[in-house]
Parts: sequence; structure tokens; C-alpha cells
Amino acid sequence: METRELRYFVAVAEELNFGRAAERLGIAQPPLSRAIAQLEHRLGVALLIRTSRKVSLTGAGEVLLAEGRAILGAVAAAERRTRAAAADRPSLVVAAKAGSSGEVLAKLLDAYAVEPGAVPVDVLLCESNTHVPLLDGRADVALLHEPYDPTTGLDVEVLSTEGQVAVVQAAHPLAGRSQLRVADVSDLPDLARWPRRDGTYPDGSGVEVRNLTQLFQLIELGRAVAVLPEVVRTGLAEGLVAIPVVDAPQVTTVIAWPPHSRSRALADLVRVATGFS
Amino acid sequence: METRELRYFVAVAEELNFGRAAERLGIAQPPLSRAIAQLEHRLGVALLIRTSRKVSLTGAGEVLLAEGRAILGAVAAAERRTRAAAADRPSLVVAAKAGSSGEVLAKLLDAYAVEPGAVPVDVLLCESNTHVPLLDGRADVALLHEPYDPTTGLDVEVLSTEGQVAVVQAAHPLAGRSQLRVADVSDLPDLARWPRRDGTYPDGSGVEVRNLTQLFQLIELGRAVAVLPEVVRTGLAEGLVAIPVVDAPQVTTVIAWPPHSRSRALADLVRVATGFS
DNA sequence: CGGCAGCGATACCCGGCCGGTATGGATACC
DNA sequence: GGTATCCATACCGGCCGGGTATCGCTGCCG
Repeated sequence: METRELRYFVAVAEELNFGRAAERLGIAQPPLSRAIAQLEHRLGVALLIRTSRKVSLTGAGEVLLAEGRAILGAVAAAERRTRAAAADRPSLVVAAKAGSSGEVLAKLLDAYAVEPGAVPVDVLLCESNTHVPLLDGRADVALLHEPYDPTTGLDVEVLSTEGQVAVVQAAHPLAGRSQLRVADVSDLPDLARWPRRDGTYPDGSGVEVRNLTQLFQLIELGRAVAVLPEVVRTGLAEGLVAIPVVDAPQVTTVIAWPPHSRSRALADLVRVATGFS
Repeated sequence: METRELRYFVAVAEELNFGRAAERLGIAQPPLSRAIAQLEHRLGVALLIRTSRKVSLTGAGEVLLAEGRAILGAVAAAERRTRAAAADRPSLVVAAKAGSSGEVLAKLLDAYAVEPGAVPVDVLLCESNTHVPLLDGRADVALLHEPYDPTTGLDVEVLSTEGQVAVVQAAHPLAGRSQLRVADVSDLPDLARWPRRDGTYPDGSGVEVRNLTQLFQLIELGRAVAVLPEVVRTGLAEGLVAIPVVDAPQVTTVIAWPPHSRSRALADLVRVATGFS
């Protein structure tokens, strides 16, 4: 199985339309049809069900779609890491969610910078899906928050564990309470929608929210309520109040990196990160 | 980067000899040279250093070798899993080290078999390197022993933790002791050599040992001493004695599976495995 | 009910690249 | 200095990947 075939199949499986997939791939539709047919023939497995109006995935197709995405990510990562290894100036790229882990990150970078043998560190700020750059090689290490970010397939060290707080408008009826339970906030109308792990938004009404700044603005306008890790208390705006949610699941901040990493700089950074907690 | 290029590069990087690599790949040497040169050109990176007598890897080459092996394994796994998903009869393959985890495995299989919705389970017995079939898709789940087996890149649940015992010939001077320390056995001459994780043997004298039966035979002949997990006590031969090594690292038996697995049967098996401990 | 639009499959052609053989150039060994 | 080894270069042929043109099927709509 060649990566070309995988690229083609993933494109078709995602578009569920040969024409659009071909366009996305920058080739014509007939060669794409043929390539998929050949792939199916060689595997001896039907991957797609074509009615002449609609394309859908078989069970085997869904498996290959998931595996294929992972492989294509790994190939992209291999290219990036190979080039990075050839660059004479070694460096590290840290992926972090913009806003949420700012302080942890700053402390980490400061502590690492004074290490003997420290290399330059670049920071890649993500709106969400912080794990993705790790999988395709754009980053060497990432700060993630369990259980929100997926960590399957990554090596992980726990940095800290904290509770969660509900963030509400100062004028909100709940604002005076000293603590809450999940039940208190779960039945409030959900006026904001977060992107899912695949980047799409759940159906329903409400504004599509992409980062914390947007969310805080909505809360300040009384258009949303959010349950977030405790750290958000630092630097909370005037019109917002944070109330502990005592029975919300604990959030753990972890430092994650791809398996099989053998870089000295990465090992140092992880050691520094786990050193102070 | 195509998988063909990766296969070629990995072959050359492992053989460090274009002629042998070409033979292994079943092609002639000149096309192989050209393919590697093209790969280097496209990446813009030198992967190999050729003197006309010797081939060696650059730093970037070592990175690509590691990444390439992982990718090729993932591709093989994708093909196997896609075919398995298309087979109407779903099944699970469990990889385990022959001999070492026999009882745990039997109990696990029995407990799983009575589960509602249990699928047929095949067992793949390995001499060592139990994690490999997991990476290339020959197995869906494996029983591993930390810290002996690498688990990077795998999802893991701990099943049990146990101490280690020294196994010696009954006539051995240490045989009467009720407990030992690592120091007591570490300076004994090492008459047996185990394969490393990559399947090669360390240099030195001594018989190359591949499995527990061979090892026990050597011990019985007074030609070796081994420090092993406690379970080996069950069913130990007459002429052998097991003595706890109190300061040896704990051995944990884990059940491991590839990340991103979404199989119902696998989830059931893991749940059953972690249920009894 | 028939024309039409959308979509995938088929037919056919062309060019590039992959693989083969032959050979050259460099180096270590005798 | 001759030779064996080993990688690179040169050149050629066949296959395959990609392009255009077209067909067949199926909903949709007037």
C-alpha cells in the first residue's frame, strides 16, 4: 500500500464524493476512481459502497480511514523531523492552547532556558486540538488537558491536577454562591458550542466558540456559562465570577510527546517540567 | 514520501550496504541508489554518508530510520486490520510470551469467553518482543511485562505487580538463602545472553538463550543464574530453587493495545482483564 | 413521463518513472 | 600495481499513473 493510495482513499472517504476528492487532490476524477478500485482489488476488500448517487464507507473502509489518517500524519511527521534533525540548529517546538496554559508554559520555558545544553524553544499556539501538531510533526511536545484532549498514542507525564470552576457573569443568579454542583449548571441552556475533536461543531443553536476570549465575552454578556479548570481564575475580567464546582471531574495538565522520541533536548524539557509541579 | 521509498531507505539503513539491500528488496542495485538519491533530493537532506567502501547514517538518517520503521509497521497493520474488519467473523488475536504468562492468559481467556458478545480469540505465542505483532497488526492486544518490554506508543492497563526471584540450581551455594539482594547475583559471571529488543545478541561469551525453557535447562546445569518475576515459581522443576530478590525492581504485567482502537471486542477483553487482578 | 443534471465507471492515449543491464570511478587489500 | 568490492552514472524498455472523452445510471423537476 503506497501513501499515494492512502491519500487518495482518505480524500474520498472524507468527501464521500469522487469529484470533490479529485479536485482536492488536484487530479482528474477517472484516475482517482481507478486508483481506489485498484486499492480495493489489491486488499481484496470493499472499502466504499457506490450507488450512482451516493458514496458511503464499509466497515473496513472506516477502519482504513482511521489508520490511513494516522499513517499520513506519521509520514508528514517523519518528513518534518528528518528535516529538523538535519538542521544544524536544534530546537524544540512546544504546542499549547492559547490562553489556558500561559503561566505554566512561561514558568516551564524559563526553567528550561537556564538548563545546561538548553536549545531554542519555539511555541506553537493552538486554538484547540493541541495534540494534532504532535501527530504530524509540527511540534515536539505539547501541553494537554485531560480529559479534554485525547492522549492515545502519546507518551505523557502528569504536571498538575486541579478542580474546575463555573465562570458566570457577575450579575448571574448563581454569582453569590460559594460552591456549586454539576447539576446546578448542567441544566442551564447552553448558548455556546465548542468545536469537537475533529474540528466540526455540534448541531444546535448558539454561537460557535473557538477560544477562551470569545467565551469570556459571551459570559460577560450573560449569553453563556462555562465550567473550566481553576487556573482561569488568574486574570479573570471584572464582570466575571468563578465558583468552584465541587463534583466536577478533576482536570489534569499533562506534558505529552510522540512515542519513540529519543531527543536529548526533549528529555531535558520533560524532566524540568515534571521537576516543579 | 511514498512507502516504497521508505521500504528502500529502511533496507539500506539496516544493511548499510546498497547491494545487500537491493537483494533483500528483490531489485537491482542501481535503481535503489537512484531512489535513495531522489529521496534525499526531495527532502533536501543527506541521509547517508557514502565513502566508496562504507555506508553510514547521518543524524537525519537515524531519525528517518526510526520513523520509517514505525510507519511501515503501521502500514502493515492498516492492511491487516482492514482485511480483518472485512472478514464476517470478527476475532481477537492476543500476543503473549510463551511460558511466562501462561496462567494469567488462561484465566483471562476463560473469563472473557463467558462474556456476552464474546468473539473467538486466537493466541499468538512469541519467544520475545511481544509488542511487535501489536505494531504491525498481527495481534490486537498483548500481555507485556514492564520494564522489560517497551510500551511506548501503546495504550496500557496494569494487571498485576510482583517482585522478582533469583532462580538457581539446587546445588548452588546461594540455594540455602531465604532472600537475596541484587548485589548478590549481579557479580556472578553471566553465562547466558538474551536477545536485545532489536533481536540481536549482545557481544560476549555465553550461550544465546531465546526462551525460558532453554534458560531453565542452563540453570539446572549450573551454567546460569537468572532473576525473573515471581510467577515462574509455579511449575519450577525439581533441580531449581527460587529465592526472592528483595531490592530488585517490581515487575508489572500489563495488557496493551494499539492506540485509536475502537473495537467493542477489544474493549470487553480489556475490561475483563482489569476486572480480576 | 421525458429531459436533464450530477456522478461514477469505462475506454483510450501519452509521458514519466521505475527497473533492468552495462559500465565507470574510487578505495582498501594483497 | 593488480584486483575485488562497492556505489554512481548512462541508457533503454515497459508499465503505470494521469489526462480527455464518453457512457450508464439515478434522482429531480417541469
